[in-house]
Amino acid sequence: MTAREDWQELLREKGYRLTPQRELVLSAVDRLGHATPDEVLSAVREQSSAVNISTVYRTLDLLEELGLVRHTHLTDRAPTYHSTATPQHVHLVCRDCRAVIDADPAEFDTLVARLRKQHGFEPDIGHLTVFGRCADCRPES
Amino acid sequence: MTAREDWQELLREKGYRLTPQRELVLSAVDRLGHATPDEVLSAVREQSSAVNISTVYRTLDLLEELGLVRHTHLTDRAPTYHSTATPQHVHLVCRDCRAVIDADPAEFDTLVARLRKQHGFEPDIGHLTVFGRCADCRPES
DNA sequence: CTGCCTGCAAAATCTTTGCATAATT
DNA sequence: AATTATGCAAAGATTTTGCAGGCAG
Repeated sequence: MTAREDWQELLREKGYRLTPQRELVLSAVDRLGHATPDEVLSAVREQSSAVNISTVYRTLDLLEELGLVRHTHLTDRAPTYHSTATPQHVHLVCRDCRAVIDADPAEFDTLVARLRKQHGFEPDIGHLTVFGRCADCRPES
Repeated sequence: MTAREDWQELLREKGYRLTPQRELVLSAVDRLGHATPDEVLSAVREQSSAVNISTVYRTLDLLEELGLVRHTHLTDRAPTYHSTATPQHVHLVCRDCRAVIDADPAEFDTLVARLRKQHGFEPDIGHLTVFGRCADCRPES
């Protein structure tokens, strides 16, 4: 998917305009990896202090609609956004230490096939977050 | 786990008190299947109109701590609580029609084994929600 | 009785919206 | 010049907290 390269063109095709805010938000998400709207705002403000939080929200929505970013829920509160330029990955979140491990979607292939067959359900693995306990926090077995 | 049968005893063991509000909230969650705090409040109020929303929040937290209910995120906003008395199941949520399909955790055994081996991660399948597209909403294949 | 619980109201978060102004095309 | 996008402030929605009185144990 090359949407990333010509995203500016994609914007215009849909009748949207290219603004500094939109560039800043997208690059902040790229840079941060995983970030809440609030964290994106902070990052953006390091480069341009006058950007408003509501613009960040509106822009994240827009970028998501265009398929340039995605969001998942790594904590109970606050969605976290990440770029679709980085390879798709599943988030494994440790309930204790809050660590986030990125897993290869290929590890979920068997599951995907099964859910498809069993329920006719087409899972969106890119959006998936699995909660649990990481190696460090597991009760020593 | 028979925690469910003697949950009242469990409460006391931990030094908590048995109140009508707590009974009402627990039975509402049992009855509703999946419900947001707000929906739980409505259900509870059908039986006792004076219960307050903050009590519902506090009670759901407590019941979750005791392992009598659990919550997941079926939508972007609002957690939904469900009883642990019903058999564990994974939620498959359709992004289009919002339908919720309950899947058997056994379907995830292979995945669990793999995550354990690959990442030392112990997934909490009971908390899992998989987003995607249900049979009805999939582009006709 | 003692101290946990609850209801109430206010505060705290997080997100969305209306509107006038600024900026893109 | 025509419109979309932004900043600002206020409104919404959801959840949490402080407190005084009520109730379980």
